[in-house]
Amino acid sequence: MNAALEFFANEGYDATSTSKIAKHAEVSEGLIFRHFGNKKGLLDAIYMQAEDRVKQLFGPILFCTDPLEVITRILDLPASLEEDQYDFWKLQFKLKWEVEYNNPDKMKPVLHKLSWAFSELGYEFPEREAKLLNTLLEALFLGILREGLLSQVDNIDYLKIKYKIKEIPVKAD
Amino acid sequence: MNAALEFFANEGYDATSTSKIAKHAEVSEGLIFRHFGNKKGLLDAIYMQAEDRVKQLFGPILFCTDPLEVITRILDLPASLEEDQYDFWKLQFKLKWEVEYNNPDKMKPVLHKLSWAFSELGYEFPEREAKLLNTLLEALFLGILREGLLSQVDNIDYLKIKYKIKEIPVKAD
DNA sequence: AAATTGAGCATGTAATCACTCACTTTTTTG
DNA sequence: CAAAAAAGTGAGTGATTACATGCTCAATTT
Repeated sequence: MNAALEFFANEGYDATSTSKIAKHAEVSEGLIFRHFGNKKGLLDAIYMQAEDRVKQLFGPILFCTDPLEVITRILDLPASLEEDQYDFWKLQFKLKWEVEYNNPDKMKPVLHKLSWAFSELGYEFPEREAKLLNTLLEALFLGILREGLLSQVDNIDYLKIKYKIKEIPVKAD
Repeated sequence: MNAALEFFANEGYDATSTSKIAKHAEVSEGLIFRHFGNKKGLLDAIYMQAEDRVKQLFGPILFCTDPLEVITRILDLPASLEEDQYDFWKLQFKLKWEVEYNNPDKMKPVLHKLSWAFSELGYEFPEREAKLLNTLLEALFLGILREGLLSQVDNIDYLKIKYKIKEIPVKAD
């Protein structure tokens, strides 16, 4: 599964042959089919980890009682991704194009929590603000996965200023 | 090229065989290789249209002299996409994962114009605001291409309110 | 009228694909 | 410890792949 993930994420599912995966994992090709039935079964097995990983990432935030901390921690998430997890998330984002693997509901609890946070903070349109930030969050993830963490630090910093998490620096840009 | 675009965008480059393209285009398979050399040549020929299309989309905005109009028109872009162009942009976004086809510089003129607009409007950090909106813009495009126009109208509307383009509605959500 | 071109075709081919199957080895368990 | 179950193997298989070859034919150009 690790070998498959690496190839699926970086070269694409269709461009990766099962023999390549087997060689890289140092097992026989037949073993893949014994365990996962077929090639798609292997992909699905990897995809299934997504739910757990999302919970692992966002879970702690759902218990925050301080609305400003919720937003801070959400904004810190993209940068907190370990590089050894990039492949996994890359694959998830690539798969989003297939209806079968695109599940916006996965973010619903986060959306709800954000909505609550903005409401607590007295925003006029908390739900709208939540959805907007959620949309933006996805773009931040994408940016980091494609172009590295550095490409998004200023966006994240600026967002923290806008949400009054960070002090406005003395000198403007 | 049209047949190829349709398949490349919806089923993926690697999942699309040249024979399939030829059949759908009602030409012989050999013709593809006469014209484009190899399969990748066909992909490149499609990709090359991107520069033109980007210019076509963003070009007029670069000549706007009213900063608020610049922002308005930028925000209206994602929704202005004709559905028959979806495939093309889908493919572009999918290709962005490959370094070879990921060219952030394409948006530079837009970024510069946005920066100017926010500066004119007296924003404290016009460049940061421009980059943030640009990042967000990509997410809006992605959302529409994957989940349809409806999935993003409220984000766009809300952005217009935030940028003081649209009146704040009487009733909050 | 001869020569050249480019669009188009049918057929062929070596390589690769996902997947199968008969088999052996390792682990679990009563 | 033996039987059963699970893990693992690797040489196949037919189908499909990108691409090559040699050809026709109508429209231009010389």
